Amino acid sequence: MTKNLNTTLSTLLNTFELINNTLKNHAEPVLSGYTITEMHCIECIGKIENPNVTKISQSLNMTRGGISKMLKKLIGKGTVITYTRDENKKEVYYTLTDLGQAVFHAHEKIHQEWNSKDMEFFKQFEEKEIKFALNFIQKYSEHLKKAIADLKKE
Amino acid sequence: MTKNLNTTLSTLLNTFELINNTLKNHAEPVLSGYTITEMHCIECIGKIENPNVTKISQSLNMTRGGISKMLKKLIGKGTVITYTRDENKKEVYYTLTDLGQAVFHAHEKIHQEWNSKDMEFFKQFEEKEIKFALNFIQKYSEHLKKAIADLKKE
DNA sequence: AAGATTTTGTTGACAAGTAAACAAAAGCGG
DNA sequence: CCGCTTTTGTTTACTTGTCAACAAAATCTT
Repeated sequence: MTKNLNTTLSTLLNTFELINNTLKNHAEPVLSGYTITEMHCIECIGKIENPNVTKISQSLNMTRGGISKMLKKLIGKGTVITYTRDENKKEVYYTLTDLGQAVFHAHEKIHQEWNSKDMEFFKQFEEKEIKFALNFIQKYSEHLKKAIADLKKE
Repeated sequence: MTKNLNTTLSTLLNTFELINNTLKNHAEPVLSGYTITEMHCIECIGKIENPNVTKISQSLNMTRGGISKMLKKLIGKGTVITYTRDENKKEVYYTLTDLGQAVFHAHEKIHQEWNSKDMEFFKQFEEKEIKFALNFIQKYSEHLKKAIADLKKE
């Protein structure tokens, strides 16, 4: 029983990995021209307040160097532009251009489509069941995060 | 409610991504010298019958080219060796050396440690609940795989 | 058996991201 | 205010893995 549980969880993990890889390599079909990471970056800039390289890198779990390079490309594509604030002459902030906004919303739309596909799937369960699953997954997620944090300490 | 569900699932997905990245970059702490992908490859060779580049690449969702290069490295490290069979002069098969076997078992051990950590976590739930979660996650995993397959077709 | 097609493994050019070193600016303690 | 430390962003060298082209072997068709 417990063995089955681990197998199942590992199946799910593999599925997620497959999804990540698929999205990473095939890019968003609707929004060709942007990689999945660039999309995440655009999403980040659209949602975070005064986003800079450091904040974005933390949010996407990437290095500052990696973000720095990506943003350079996005500037080249005309998706984002930089701005500064008088309070700080060192930090560089980013904001979406009109094109960036368009990409952002197109991405949101894709998200919603995925969500509605998921909703279709969830219909087979009762409200109470979904509530339980929600709680279970949330807790398991926290458990994993703790385990990973412990791993990093070692 | 449904909104919460999607948020929760996306949290889980992010956690898995975090785990993958963490493992990929920090490698297995116990088995330094091998990346997580190399470990998967070793695991694969230890479990599959007559493993060759093609089979391994399918199992790890990677390209043949990538596997080919990785195996070259593993040969260099003395972890695996090749063999052929009279039936087929084209295919090249791989097997673990004694060192490879040692790495394989060390990895298995790490797996078990993770599992026992998980078991500790699962104790808070009842048998019936776990059974339901098992079924839910399994079904959701299948649902996602289908969605990804559809995406690839487009 | 011979020719055409597919499968298999390898390679080179490329893309994405890391780690580490660095300069400039900001923050802090006396 | 001045020196020391930290933060921030960039760049360089490197690693990992993809894609696409290729040769050799295997398989299929007739």
